[in-house]
Amino acid sequence: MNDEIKVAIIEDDNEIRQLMTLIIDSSPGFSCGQSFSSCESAMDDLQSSPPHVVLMDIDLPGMSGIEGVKCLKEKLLETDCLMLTVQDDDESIFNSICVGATGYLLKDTPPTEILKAIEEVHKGGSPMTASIARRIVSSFNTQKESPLSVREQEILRHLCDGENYKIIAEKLHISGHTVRSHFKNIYKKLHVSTRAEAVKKAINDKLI
Amino acid sequence: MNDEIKVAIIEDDNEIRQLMTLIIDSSPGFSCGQSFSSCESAMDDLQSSPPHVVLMDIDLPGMSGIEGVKCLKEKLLETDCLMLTVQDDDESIFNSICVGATGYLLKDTPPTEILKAIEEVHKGGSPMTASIARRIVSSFNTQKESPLSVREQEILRHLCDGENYKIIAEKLHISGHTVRSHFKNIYKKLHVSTRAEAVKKAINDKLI
DNA sequence: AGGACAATCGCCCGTGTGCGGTATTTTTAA
DNA sequence: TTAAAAATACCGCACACGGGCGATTGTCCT
Repeated sequence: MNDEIKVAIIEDDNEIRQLMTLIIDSSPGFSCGQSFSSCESAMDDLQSSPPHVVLMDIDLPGMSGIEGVKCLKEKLLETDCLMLTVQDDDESIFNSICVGATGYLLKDTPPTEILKAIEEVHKGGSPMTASIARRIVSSFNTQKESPLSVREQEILRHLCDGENYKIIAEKLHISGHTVRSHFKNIYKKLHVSTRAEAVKKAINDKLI
Repeated sequence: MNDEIKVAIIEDDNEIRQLMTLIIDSSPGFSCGQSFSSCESAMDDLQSSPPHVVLMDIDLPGMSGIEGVKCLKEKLLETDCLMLTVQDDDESIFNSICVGATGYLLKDTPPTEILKAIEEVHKGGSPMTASIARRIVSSFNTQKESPLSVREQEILRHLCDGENYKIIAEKLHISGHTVRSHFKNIYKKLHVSTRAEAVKKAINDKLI
């Protein structure tokens, strides 16, 4: 059987693309059968012969690498996309992983590290640089103290479940009037005026 | 000056705790000045003498490691918390990073890897095992096609902003009745019956 | 040619909701 | 200890909302 990891590369810089192709092909366990200078030119080929891993640049002529990943993942669920780019802004990073990229490397990564990353992504990991990992992890950290009291947060949780005054009142063993009062205070504190806005704010600010 | 990384460990298993303390202390560049068998017993000490990195178990007597991280980060913003645990369920992982953990290792990680992780977390990274990295990255991936039509998604976005029928109708140049029809269809497709639930579902399922 | 679905518009009905107040008790903080 | 905030409770009003049911015009797929 063939254990080689089939890699494809999409990169508009001829030098880099050819160099990476060479490095991959000359490394045991890897083969780079497909290389393209744009997403548009890659789509058909990749779909008819899916690689295991796609190395994707972001700044490309025509369709961006991020759009490219999005298109690709709609067709090839099994193929892992590993971004390899100079862009290290939050927007590029988060957009990439949101559309389905499973790893994110910067172009200053040494070739041996890139090969290791290809292997890792193929084994089910998500290789990325240390600072990018930190930024992703930090995006989960929501250690902001809520402006709401404990009771109000409790009410808010029920509010988010779409329960009406009566139901909430019954569940919390208080009167509907009280629930309404809490709602008013919550609205004031969150600077909103409807349930929908309150839910949105609650979820986005991770108050629940 | 002293470049040593000051490490603290909170771990209820005496053997593991002593072993890790020994390993850390005997490694150049590291020192383990503080070790505790519970979060409660650690808090005062850690606050009066903050370490650079805390190795935190999750399954502890009394306060869990996750609660421990939460408490700790409220006081010590600068201290990095690195989870070291047997728990590899999604809930433990995501709760940990949500309360402020910056790394997540499993207990079968070899000691040399743990030391490397301590170093990495101290340098601003977020070390974790490959499969955990993948799970975190995957949680961003929202490549599910919406059951809603384009128009309905547009309506939904306005719905999430808490706009009422009239406002939405005006903005989209359609009648309020039409907006209501769309609402009904959206509710049916999302299996909800109120705006609040619709907003919640929309955000959680990243339909907007 | 026919079915499925999207987008548009319409009506009735009951009630949940938001907004304006006021007020008491308990808990927390200064 | 005293003031502030939180939690509790109540009233009335206008209308926005959700449920039910129906209709017309397109498009798309088969």
